[in-house]
Amino acid sequence: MISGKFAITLHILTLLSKFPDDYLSSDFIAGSMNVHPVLVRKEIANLKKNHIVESKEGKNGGTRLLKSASKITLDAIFKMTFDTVTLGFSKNEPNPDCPVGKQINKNLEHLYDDINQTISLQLNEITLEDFSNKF
Amino acid sequence: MISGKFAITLHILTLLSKFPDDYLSSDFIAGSMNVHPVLVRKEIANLKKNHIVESKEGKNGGTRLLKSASKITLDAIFKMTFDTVTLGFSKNEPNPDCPVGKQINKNLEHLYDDINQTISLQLNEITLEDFSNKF
DNA sequence: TACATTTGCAATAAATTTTATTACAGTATG
DNA sequence: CATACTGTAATAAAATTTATTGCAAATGTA
Repeated sequence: MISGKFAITLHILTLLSKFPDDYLSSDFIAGSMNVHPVLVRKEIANLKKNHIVESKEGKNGGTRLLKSASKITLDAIFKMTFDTVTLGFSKNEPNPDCPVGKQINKNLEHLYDDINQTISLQLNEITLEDFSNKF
Repeated sequence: MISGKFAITLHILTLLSKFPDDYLSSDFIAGSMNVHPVLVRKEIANLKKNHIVESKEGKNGGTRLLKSASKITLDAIFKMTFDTVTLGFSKNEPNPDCPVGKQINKNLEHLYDDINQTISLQLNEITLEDFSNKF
């Protein structure tokens, strides 16, 4: 199921890209998106794990980009949020005695894999800089 | 947010395509997917609205395809389930005083529109028959 | 050094969304 | 006319996402 992780992460990064030299606090970022600062810090933790941003603790602390916005693709962000586009699965174990039930999830998975690959190709052509320039 | 509508609908249609001459009951279909019959009937109601299937009430009733599986594309099914692929929006009204907050949803929407168009093109090439033949 | 500000993180609560269940009226079949 | 279905609405339960609270640790500044 798709949560707001991608959107939140992209919002964070867009803000950071607008102030590449400043450390922005999670409170400031959360204020722009009207979301809880703890949620912002959670996504930032994920960005740090991926070496996209760095943060500084303590007074006047915050977070800033580690990489140039022109070097970060939306596909990379997509992959970092661990979101995978699916159109849903049979979540209850389907009936293994039914030829369709037995294989439905495997076949859906193949279909969604193909879709994800296409999306990745598309998102790979768009950099954070491109996106940020729309603002 | 993406629910299981597409997957459920595709499962229903795959089953129907396997028995094109029979009326399958919602109980039978629900049994294959291990899901509640009422949920199946809800999705079937949607399929009927779109003239993809017809049902017969009463004893020995059920549902069957109205169109050949080779004439139904996965894109049509995708569109019928009203699912749109998104990677999430800022669901709380973002801060209108922030240049990023003010425009983020509009820009995400454009991005997702593009993605959906690509997915549609891809799903348009696959028929229910193609999908069904994998089983 | 003491204080204010900020991150980091875990635990819990609230809200939202999805799915299941219940109930019952209506319809065809044998 | 009894049985086996669909159709639909209302409610409940489950799952997921988002918000909140609480506090430790770090850091700049007076």
